[in-house]
Amino acid sequence: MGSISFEIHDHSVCTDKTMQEVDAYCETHKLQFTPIRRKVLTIMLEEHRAWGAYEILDRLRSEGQSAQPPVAYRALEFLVKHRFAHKIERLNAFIACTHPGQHHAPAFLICRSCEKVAEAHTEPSSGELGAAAEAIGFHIERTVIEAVGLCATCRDATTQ
Amino acid sequence: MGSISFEIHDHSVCTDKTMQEVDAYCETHKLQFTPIRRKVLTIMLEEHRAWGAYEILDRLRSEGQSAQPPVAYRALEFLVKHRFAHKIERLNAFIACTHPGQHHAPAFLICRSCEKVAEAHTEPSSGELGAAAEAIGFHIERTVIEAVGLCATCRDATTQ
DNA sequence: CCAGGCAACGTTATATCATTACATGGAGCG
DNA sequence: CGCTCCATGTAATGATATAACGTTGCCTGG
Ligand SMILES: [Zn+2]
Ligand SMILES: [Zn+2]
Ligand SMILES: [Zn+2]
Ligand SMILES: [Zn+2]
Repeated sequence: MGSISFEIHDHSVCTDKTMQEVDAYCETHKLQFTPIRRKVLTIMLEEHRAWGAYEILDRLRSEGQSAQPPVAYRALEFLVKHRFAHKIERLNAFIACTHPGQHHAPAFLICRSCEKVAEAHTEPSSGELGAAAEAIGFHIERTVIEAVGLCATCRDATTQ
Repeated sequence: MGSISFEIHDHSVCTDKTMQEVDAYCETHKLQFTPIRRKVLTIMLEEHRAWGAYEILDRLRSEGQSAQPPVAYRALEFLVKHRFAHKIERLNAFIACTHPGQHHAPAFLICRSCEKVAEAHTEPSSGELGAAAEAIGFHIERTVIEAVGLCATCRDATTQ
């Protein structure tokens, strides 16, 4: 559960833990966690929110990295493919995964006010969507589950 | 439930029923169901699939309608706003609603082979997403629930 | 050593999706 | 009529994403 995303917390723990897990996963699976890929993930780990590809690109540039669009998109493709990051379809943007390497079906809670995003997990075959699919023999391969709304903090702020 | 989307059926019934319901809804709610809006919905009703804005635009042009991008996007904005159509975020494309006017939270089953799309309904507050939201006091305003996979017909075709 | 294969990266150009901004026109109304 | 409102026409631009092709660096079989 990603409730931590909306709360004040020691975020360096999130960052360090993720990088360690990704490092270990790449070691185990013989994946090349190259400097560019590492840099992109590091940028995305700065905050629990979704990052546009061109926003990442700007960051790469500002850090001296040569950066045409494919540079960012290729790094993101790698990160998404191996589940170190996810694409938020609603936002056309990308977010670092909070459970890197684990094969999972993520669901997201997106606060439209503070823009923070929490990652939860689902069991695609269960629930209403799974039931609807089963009823008609539809085979689910990938799910997009995203909720937009207000986090507790932002809701409290607006109702006062 | 939208299982009918993947089956052979008398599709003129879908089209006629939808147009009647939209007509009635607009009458009741004093909405202007203008020729362009009607034309766009008619195009989308041709098939149970998602249509790109520029695809609709091309169709409008081929039918003699002047058509710059805002023409299509404005009609789509109207249709989506009043729940006569939905946007499929995964595809950056739009689909005619099968329950026009009813206030509902749609979910979609998208066949990656035949590209047909079925619309099901969910109760956002229920299920895993609703539980995750409730657990952290997140207030859901809108949900994006989409599944990509293979419909029964396409799956049967590939396993033979 | 060195040729060949391969994966990542550099770079240009282009494709695809969406919006801003401003002008025009017609319906309703005092 | 003069006004407002809403829909539409149109040009320009912005935002997101990919195609295509060349280069580099590493590994490996010969
Ligand atoms: Zn954190
Ligand atoms: Zn918030
Ligand atoms: Zn039909
Ligand atoms: Zn199919």
